[in-house]
Amino acid sequence: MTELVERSSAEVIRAEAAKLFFERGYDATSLRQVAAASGLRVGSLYNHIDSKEHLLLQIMGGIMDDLMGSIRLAIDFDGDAVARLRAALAAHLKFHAERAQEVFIGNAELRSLSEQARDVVIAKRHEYELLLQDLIEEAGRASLADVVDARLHVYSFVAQATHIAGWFKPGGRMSLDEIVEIYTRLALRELKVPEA
Amino acid sequence: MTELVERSSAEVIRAEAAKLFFERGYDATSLRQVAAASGLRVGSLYNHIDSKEHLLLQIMGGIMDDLMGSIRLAIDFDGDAVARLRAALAAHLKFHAERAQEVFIGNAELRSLSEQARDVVIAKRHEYELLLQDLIEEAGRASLADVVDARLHVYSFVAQATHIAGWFKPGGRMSLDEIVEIYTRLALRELKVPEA
DNA sequence: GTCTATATTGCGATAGAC
DNA sequence: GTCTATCGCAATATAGAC
Repeated sequence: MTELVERSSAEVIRAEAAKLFFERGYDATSLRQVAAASGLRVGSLYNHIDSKEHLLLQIMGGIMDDLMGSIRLAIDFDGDAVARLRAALAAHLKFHAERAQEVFIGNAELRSLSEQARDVVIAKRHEYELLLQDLIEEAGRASLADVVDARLHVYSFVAQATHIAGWFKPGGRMSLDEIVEIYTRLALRELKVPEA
Repeated sequence: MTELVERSSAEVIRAEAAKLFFERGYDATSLRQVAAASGLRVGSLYNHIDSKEHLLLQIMGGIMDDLMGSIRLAIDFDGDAVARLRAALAAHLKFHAERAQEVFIGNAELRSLSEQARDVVIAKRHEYELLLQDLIEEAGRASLADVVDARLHVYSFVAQATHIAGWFKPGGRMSLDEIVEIYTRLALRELKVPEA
């Protein structure tokens, strides 16, 4: 059964803007193009957004909130440190691939935000990285992982997922599940966690 | 002894433009700003560049050529596959950190190029990735490495170096050499190469 | 090579009618 | 909420004097 869900204008605008920002970049995208893609004229946009920059901030803040929620959910079970880390990595990688466009914007367009708006996004990002770092350190303390430097391990995991967001497209050489499986293995190898 | 080397206007313009493109993005940087940073007025720029886009292409093409040259040089010695891979990784990581700004531009501003200019850069990038891939496969054939998927290993190495280019600044928590050493170790762990 | 001046275009944002 | 019209500004690129 197909449900027809009415999306609010604000939702449509955010989705179309994200698509355009991904394809052409924030600065290279005009609000006239966003309006056209949303079935509106440029003047009407301002009934739904405060400014072009605020629109970008909503997109970037939203994706970080969703990412954080997705990982928190994934690790919310009883299990040892490695089991939870493995679950976090899988969710982390899957999220970055599935929502590649918004993730890419979140990384490429940080410079396009004013300093205060950028600080909001960076704070969310830092919170997320600490969550991963805790899992790594926990695995290290339990002697389940050989931690070289927790912070750099986090960076490595973030780097891999971010990179995937730049090239992943459904229907490629590998399925999403295969990619997630392989990258999770590589990540755990970096920690010298014995393969299952 | 300090040598005063006269740089050509074209060189100054490229260097200043790279700095500005890194800080603010290509689209957000005006040629007036590039001119001012180069000690010129905007009209005079056109005695040295064809167009703003061509200036970007020169920067992006140049960094790829330099990267390729640097890695070719690093692996040009007699040694087994792992020794050469290790040398390639160290050069790869060091280059990305030392020339972080241009590397960052090379990744963030691909979208800002026209399709034909983009193809030029992508071809160079592909050639570079094949070079790394060959080293990995060679190590695998020699049973010196446990290769999961050569292409994804390359992506993983590229991802790590690219990510470093986004945050590395001299004078941070770790020296460049320490960072290179750790990341090289992590990379070789992904291939299950025994640590030296 | 440098400069000033300008042509042309498109931008974000707003005003005000409906 | 939608629209049309427009303001004020800044962009790339060019022309032509020196």
